[in-house]
Amino acid sequence: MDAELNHETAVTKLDQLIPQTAELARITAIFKALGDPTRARILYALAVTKLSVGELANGLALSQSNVSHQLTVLKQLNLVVGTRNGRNVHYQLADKHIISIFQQVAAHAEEPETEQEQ
Amino acid sequence: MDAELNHETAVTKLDQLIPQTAELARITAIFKALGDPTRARILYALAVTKLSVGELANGLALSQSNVSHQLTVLKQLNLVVGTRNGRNVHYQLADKHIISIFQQVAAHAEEPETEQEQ
DNA sequence: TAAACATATGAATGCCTGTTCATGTGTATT
DNA sequence: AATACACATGAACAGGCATTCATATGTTTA
Repeated sequence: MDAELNHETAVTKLDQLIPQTAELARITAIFKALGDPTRARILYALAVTKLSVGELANGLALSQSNVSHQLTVLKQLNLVVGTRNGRNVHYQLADKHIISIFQQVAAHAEEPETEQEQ
Repeated sequence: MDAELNHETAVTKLDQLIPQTAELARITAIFKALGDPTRARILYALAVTKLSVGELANGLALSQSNVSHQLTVLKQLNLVVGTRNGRNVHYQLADKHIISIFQQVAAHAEEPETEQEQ
């Protein structure tokens, strides 16, 4: 993306060419959240339709407590949003392009039968 | 992406509408790998230029052993590729759009000062 | 207000994982 | 062949984390 940098100068200033601790922490926190199968399933489910905690627990065969805990994590990272409707709380994806992130990673996840890059 | 599904039918068949265990495991494994700051830094560095293990360890202030271990993880997920040049092994990103995945997630990571979705 | 329902929260536990230390394997140099 | 250099690998330890269990908070209905 940036102008080409010759190898030598790049090597000596590597640490300055990549995100600093704070930003890196925010980015990796999101990846870490998506790296858990339970949370990933929850997000996939919410990509289908808006769902309550109970519907998630029921539909994904998870304990209510577990779902609630994971939703707390996803909420803190602004990946999902919950709104109360009576006794229920309906959760939805905070942002649609969370799905596209999954799609991109899913592309990588495909078993690369015989693949080569030059 | 799919045709709209009414809420009720979606809820009852939730588990069939999301990736199965095997594919899910592959996807989350990648996210988990990107969820570690050390591995993320390595990938960011390799996005700048091709680097040897020593250059990575030196430039990122990490132990040689640590770098090597993390590269093993990234290698197994086909995120990086290493090729031997004499005593050195030069690593590079296996695929360029790893960067774009980071960029998308980085967008989410931005501190949302005052943001609202309808 | 009491009871039932839905969700959230806290503590506890067992597993997973990142890092280090020590050492092994591979390659070049003398 | 011996030494030095670059990288890989295995064991071990510590901290983190996902899940469960128990219980609290919030909301509706009778």
